[in-house]
Amino acid sequence: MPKIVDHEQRRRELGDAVLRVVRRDGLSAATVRAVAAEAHTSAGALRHYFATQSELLEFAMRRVSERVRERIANLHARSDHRERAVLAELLPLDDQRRAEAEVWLAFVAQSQVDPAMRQLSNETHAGLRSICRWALDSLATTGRLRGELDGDDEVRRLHALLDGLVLHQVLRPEHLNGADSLRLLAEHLASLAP
Amino acid sequence: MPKIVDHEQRRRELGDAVLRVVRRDGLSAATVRAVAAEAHTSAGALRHYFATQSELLEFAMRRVSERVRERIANLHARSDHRERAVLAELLPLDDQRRAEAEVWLAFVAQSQVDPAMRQLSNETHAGLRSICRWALDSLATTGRLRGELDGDDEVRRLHALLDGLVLHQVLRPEHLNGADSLRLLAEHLASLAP
Amino acid sequence: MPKIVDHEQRRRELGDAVLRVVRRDGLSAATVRAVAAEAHTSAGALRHYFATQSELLEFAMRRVSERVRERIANLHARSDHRERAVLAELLPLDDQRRAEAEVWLAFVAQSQVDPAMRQLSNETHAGLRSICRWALDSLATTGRLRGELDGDDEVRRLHALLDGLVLHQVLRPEHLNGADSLRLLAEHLASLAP
Amino acid sequence: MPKIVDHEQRRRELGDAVLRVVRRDGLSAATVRAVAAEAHTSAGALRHYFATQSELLEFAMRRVSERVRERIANLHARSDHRERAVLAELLPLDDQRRAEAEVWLAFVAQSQVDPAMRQLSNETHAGLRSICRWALDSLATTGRLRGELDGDDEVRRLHALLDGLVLHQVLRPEHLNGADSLRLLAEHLASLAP
DNA sequence: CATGAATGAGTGTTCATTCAT
DNA sequence: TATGAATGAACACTCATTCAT
Repeated sequence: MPKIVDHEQRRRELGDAVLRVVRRDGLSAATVRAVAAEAHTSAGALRHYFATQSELLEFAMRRVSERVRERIANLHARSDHRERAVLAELLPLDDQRRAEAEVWLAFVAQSQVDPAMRQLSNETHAGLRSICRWALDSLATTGRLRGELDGDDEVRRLHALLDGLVLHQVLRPEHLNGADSLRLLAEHLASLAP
Repeated sequence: MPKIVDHEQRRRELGDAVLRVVRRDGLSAATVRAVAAEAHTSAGALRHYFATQSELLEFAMRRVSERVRERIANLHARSDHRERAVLAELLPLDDQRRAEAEVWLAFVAQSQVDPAMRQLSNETHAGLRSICRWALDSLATTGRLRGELDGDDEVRRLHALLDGLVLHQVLRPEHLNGADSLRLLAEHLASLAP
Repeated sequence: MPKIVDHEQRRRELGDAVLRVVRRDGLSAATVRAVAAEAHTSAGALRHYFATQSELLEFAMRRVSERVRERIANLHARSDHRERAVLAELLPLDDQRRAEAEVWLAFVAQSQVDPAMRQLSNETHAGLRSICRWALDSLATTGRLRGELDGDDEVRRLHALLDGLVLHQVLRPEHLNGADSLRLLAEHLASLAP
Repeated sequence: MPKIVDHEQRRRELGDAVLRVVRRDGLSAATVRAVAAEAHTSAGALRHYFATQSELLEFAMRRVSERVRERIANLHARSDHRERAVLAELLPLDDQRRAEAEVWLAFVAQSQVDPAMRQLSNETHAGLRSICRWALDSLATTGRLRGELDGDDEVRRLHALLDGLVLHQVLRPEHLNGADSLRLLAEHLASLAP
């Protein structure tokens, strides 16, 4: 059924157009017209793929959310216990992830007042937390985590530190770049070792 | 003599109305009409106090920014070297600070695409960073910081952790409450001790 | 295929609606809503054809300007040296030209403070002047102009007289009607003969 | 009764402020606020002198109209049969008269759709016509007008020429200056001589 | 007299959405 | 599937005017 493929493919392209607009001009600038223009199509044509604007934006945010969660899932799968490398994958170290992080900030702010986005935000949040938990479990299992540390709290601390680093990289890249984040992550993990 | 109204007082009231709307419905819902309704006045009346919407929103964000910076400044002043207590003041532990943190998230997201808000966001960011620096300097001076730690990096780490905690308290208060944040902050500082 | 509408035709219709409103209620009454109502459409629909109000008004004035200049050009073409008949064509002798003259007055007044309209006003002015010049040249060539008259000054005088006649016909049609204007023009030309 | 004097004096000052705004930004820019600002007062204060905006604008136009008619009346009075000099006084040869002419154009255009202004416009029109009539009568009486000329038509022609010259001086001062107008007027009168 | 506060209507413009083609 | 036409509501903002002081 090639048509369905095309249909889904077109939806993804339109979702990507949303993300470009959000990154460039903010979430409030992601009007149907602006997105259509960004995708070099018309507002009417967009209607065939997304009935309403909410559906469009939700789809776009879901794309970001899923991309992040896919990356997390892939990391889980191919990970060979190099915890630091895995966690580093969650930092905005290249253009694509930087773009995702910028969009993530816009969507996360919106999710505070938009129930539909709230759930997606929560799912991403939970995904990140679980990867943090996995990393610390993995360190513990291989004897690289001090025994006296509280597991749950260290998960919370690591998760907060990671999101804080992402946030600061997005907000003030000139004050905290990718190398800084990487180094800080490494130092943090090292500080947990026996 | 015209009707007697405390002009600055009225501006503050209107600014507070903005913050209530932003908290409840998001920054994009902070229209002139909505804010006027929230303040039980008319859109036209609002123009006596703020010439444009930008001016209104900037004033409101500046209120948040200044309130945070005042709190930081006051902490500096009356602090008697209890670094943990000082940093704890930056966490959203009560209703007012929780409200500020929620608004802060909305404004910070908007500051990514709105130059006028960018500067305020940066000032708040710098204020937070400076208080983190002071705390670590204070610990170092009094011998409660391990000598081998890199000062700049620990400032960055503490700052990221703090903003991460604030973010998570705002996003998922049911998963990270004030007590959690306080405890995590204490543990973090303890982990820096010799 | 979308609904079939002759885009340029619709623009002309809307431009005509502008002219009716300007004639009836003045240029300042030519609001987007008023023009839309006059054309039995909505303000939003108007935006499909004119992005801004300025564009709409400029188009409408250009229509008047072009209609006058077309008439001038046609006169040039088909004229067989009957100068008086040619110049008479510039007077508001029928309903359409009377309407144009009324609108012309409104636009000319506005052109004093509106640069966009200034240029159109100037073009019409220059067109009228050139036709006056042609008429006098033609008279001179065929020996019906006294030799001692200064060419440039007679162009200026004829042009001022013509616009003055148009103005007075518009302002006080009960004091100066078409027949009066025609007769005055004829007398003026006769006064230039040897 | 000094208060009444002050009151009338203030009204004149406010009327002059209207004229300055009209000249600079057009009649549609002559809002109550703009006029108040131009007169360095408040919109509310204006209310004490003019109940409505229409009253204010009508007063301002009446000032122009009266000033012109006063000038005409004074010319009548002190005239010693130098018809050309009298008529020349009606041309915008200095800054004040140029300003009046510019404002006159704005008001005349508005008078087409505003009955209150219509009457004033008509009065000025009649005043100008009467001075043209007087000039030609005066020429005739002293034998400087060709007998075969039709009196009424020459009045109409002179009046149209004068208003045409004023209009062109206002619209394109770079194409027709005061000296041009004066010369053309002189030539016109000369052309009427026996 | 004077003025700032306030109102409500109206401005141009943008928007999501519906509809006919 | 696609698209331009059209709508009506909402936007920020301006305005003349009224009112309390």
